[in-house]
Amino acid sequence: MGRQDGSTRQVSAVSVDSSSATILHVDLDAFFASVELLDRPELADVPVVVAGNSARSVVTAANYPARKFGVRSAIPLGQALRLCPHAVVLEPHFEKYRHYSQLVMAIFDDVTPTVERLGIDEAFLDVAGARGLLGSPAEIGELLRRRVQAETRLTCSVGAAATKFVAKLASGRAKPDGLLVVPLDETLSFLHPLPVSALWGVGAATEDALRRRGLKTIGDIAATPIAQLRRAVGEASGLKLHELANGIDPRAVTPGSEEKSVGHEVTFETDVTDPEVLRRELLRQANAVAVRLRTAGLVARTVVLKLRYADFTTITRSRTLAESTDLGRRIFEEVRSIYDALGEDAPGQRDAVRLIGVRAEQLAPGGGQPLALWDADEGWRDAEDTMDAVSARFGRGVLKPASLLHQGELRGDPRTPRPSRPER
DNA sequence: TCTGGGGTCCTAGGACCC
DNA sequence: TCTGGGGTCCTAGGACCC
Repeated sequence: MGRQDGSTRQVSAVSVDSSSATILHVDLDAFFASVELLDRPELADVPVVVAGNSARSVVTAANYPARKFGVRSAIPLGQALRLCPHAVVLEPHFEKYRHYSQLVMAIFDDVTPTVERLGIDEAFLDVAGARGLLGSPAEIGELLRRRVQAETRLTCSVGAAATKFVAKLASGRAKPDGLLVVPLDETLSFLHPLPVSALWGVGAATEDALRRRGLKTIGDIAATPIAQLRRAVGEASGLKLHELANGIDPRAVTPGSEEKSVGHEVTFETDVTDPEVLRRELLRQANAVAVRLRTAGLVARTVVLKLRYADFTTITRSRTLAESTDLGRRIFEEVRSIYDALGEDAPGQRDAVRLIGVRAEQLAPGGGQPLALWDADEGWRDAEDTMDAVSARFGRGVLKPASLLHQGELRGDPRTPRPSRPER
């Protein structure tokens, strides 16, 4: 989602020589809010905020009329409503967003095989190889924008440049509903006046550290010796910042990449002190993580417990297993034992938990073949622990590979075919 | 009406090995 | 026998991004 306001001008760039700008960054405009507005066109010119309805919700997305009031993603909903009391608040529908994301990504895939997704609503495209067939990068960018609009009624913005980083900045500058080309020989004049916060990897903390040393613009960074930057922000970031500020960004557009971790976490509406409630939530999350591992055909070797207390201090405790697992029962055992052992090094903080989460790391392909269980009441479901499930249901159980269940291939009663039960 | 949920990457210290 | 240095794994925390 774009974080810029709506005041930037649209740029007609097809007249510019874009032959050197073969990397496109495409970013849907105010994505979640725009999808919601497809069903509520009467709200198009009204401030709209997408947020959950919990007291602790934050803004997930805001349309451009709402941004004029200073409403931004990730601010607390209460704060958003103080800034803009008449904003309409809509609840998110992530299934719909995934659907529209797939439609848009399919358009990208249609134009070039070299598409790198960035979350749900952005992608990089390397169009160097598509130039002969489809025209200049700027023409391809306009083609993409036309197709996205025609096929989804959503608008997007496109940046074209010689590198990923500059292409991403360019799409941000083009928002909303625009296209901006930064030819190779204009890269530095484009970059150098921008604030350091525009650099990838510079958030509030790094911006502070740089500002304290008098570094305010990307041009300032470009002119600072690497050793000095490293002292300010660390070994790796120092080098990275210096390169980006000088227009150097050798990263290629790489389609697909393996997941490194899988996790779930939840912030309670009110802080929880009852250990039983926490254990139940851990069990639920451990199972959810395990189902995702099995669906992806992965096993995990490290499990992480995350806790955030009422005062917002956050701790993580991890354990590396002797043998990788994709079983919820095993993950639960481990996080529960970590949780039970916590008292010793965090005395007095055991009460009032605000957030609890489970994550699985050190993922590798593999895993056994877990089974799906036919349950007379619930239909096909994941048989987490096959032996227990079978013995508990002996005589009634019907087993199939659970991968079929996860892929949605199992339907109905295996003995007396009938429509599957309605989803709850 | 204080601060979501999904992630990635980096740093730093200690253990351990050579 | 008072003490090096490189490499890797593990753990905890934090910054950052969408």
